[in-house]
Amino acid sequence: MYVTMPNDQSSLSQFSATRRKADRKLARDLKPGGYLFREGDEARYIFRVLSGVLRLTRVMENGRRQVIAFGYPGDVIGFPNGAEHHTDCDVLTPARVVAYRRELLESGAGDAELHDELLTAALREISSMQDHFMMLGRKSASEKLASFLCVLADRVGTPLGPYTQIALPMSRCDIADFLGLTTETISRTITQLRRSGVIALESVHQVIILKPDDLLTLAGGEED
Amino acid sequence: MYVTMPNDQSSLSQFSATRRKADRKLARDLKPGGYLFREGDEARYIFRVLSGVLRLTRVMENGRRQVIAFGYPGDVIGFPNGAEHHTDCDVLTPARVVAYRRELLESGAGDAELHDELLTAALREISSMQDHFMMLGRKSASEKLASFLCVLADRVGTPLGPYTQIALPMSRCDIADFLGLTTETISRTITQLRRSGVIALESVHQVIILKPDDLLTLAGGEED
DNA sequence: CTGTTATGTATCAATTTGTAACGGCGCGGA
DNA sequence: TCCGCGCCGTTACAAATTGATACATAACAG
Repeated sequence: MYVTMPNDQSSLSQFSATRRKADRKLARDLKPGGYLFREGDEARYIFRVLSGVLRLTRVMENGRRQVIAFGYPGDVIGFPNGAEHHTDCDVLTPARVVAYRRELLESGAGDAELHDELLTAALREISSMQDHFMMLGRKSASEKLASFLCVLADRVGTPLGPYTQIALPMSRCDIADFLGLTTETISRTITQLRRSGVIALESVHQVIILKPDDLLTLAGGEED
Repeated sequence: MYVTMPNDQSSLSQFSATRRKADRKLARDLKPGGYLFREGDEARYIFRVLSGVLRLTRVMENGRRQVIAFGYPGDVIGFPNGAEHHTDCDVLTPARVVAYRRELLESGAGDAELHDELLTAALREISSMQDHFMMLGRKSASEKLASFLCVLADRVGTPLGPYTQIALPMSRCDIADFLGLTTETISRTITQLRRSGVIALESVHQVIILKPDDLLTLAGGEED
């Protein structure tokens, strides 16, 4: 059974209260194992995650897969480039999203506030993707995993302290494909972190941070 | 001496003719070795490259560097997220850019057409960064380099045929930091491509494609 | 309960990196 | 002008990291 992320609403503060209220009626519920869109689907909507976790992936013809991002509450997913989606968006946990017509981003379509929120989300997306470049290109396996855990904690709004718990709704393979590693390396590295007492596993999908400072150190510095 | 990219105007077609004419008066000339902005600078403008090549980098506190992107004619650089730039933008070749106030993207500020062009550029940027994720996370050194050459050729509008020449205005180190490799690996891989007769070097910064089909094969498939 | 999938572990192989050395080229100063 | 210096690029070899393979174990669904 999937574990629900704590503090699912933490990142929604960037959206106005009236927006959140209006969205509630338009919200769409998604089941784990389902999907929001697939590569090649017509990109008619942009989605905002209200709760739950989604996964955005791209697959090469030879089968190699790259997880582009995980969609957490507050994230906006499905920015269009051309007529079709170029990624798959799958549902990892029970989730709820709001769908906005792409015209709301492209022309405003009468709702200036929402237009602005979607635009800001797109710019934030660019910035966070730049962070991820550093992760993929210039960090070792252990740095990647440590960074990943830190980013996840930050993303769900959980302060990094001793005994902080972090849910991992995604599989080891998802983590590997997100970090540009193999599942074996993920396993190995998690074991290293466990043996060195930096983390413990409550369950396979629930990590306990034992030494937050060590984890941050292992994560390697951010941009200077 | 830097080599000028062929077909510098190739990608400008996505911007309207009237725009290009208006921009000419606002254009700013840049010298190699100079820069457009640095991390921490206030992000007041968004830039569009008219000619020349720029380099967008992010540096970690431990000195590790990631080249986020190379800015070629038609590219838009400096999308803001928050008040400050989070990257350095340096000038690789004599270049010309136009600066737009960030309000033009954020509110339109009266110019709907430009607003739309900048927004489209942002969405295109997200998509191309997703491509690059695949490159960084799931391709081998030789695949990365082959892909890089193909993308460069495509970017400047040069069709990939026998004896096609591609200018490399950036250093080996820049290429390495872009692809998540080391300069030595870049050198070694270029040598491999040369020895196998796929490419030749007109000069250090000028590649000749001898076997375009082999290069495309080596580049590995795109997303399926 | 049982077949199936996911995860962990160990071993070995492959790729990539690190280190060092060398040559070439441009630049500035003597 | 010539020389020396430093940066860039290349190469060879050793070392480290990561990947591949195989298998055991655990979790899960029917």
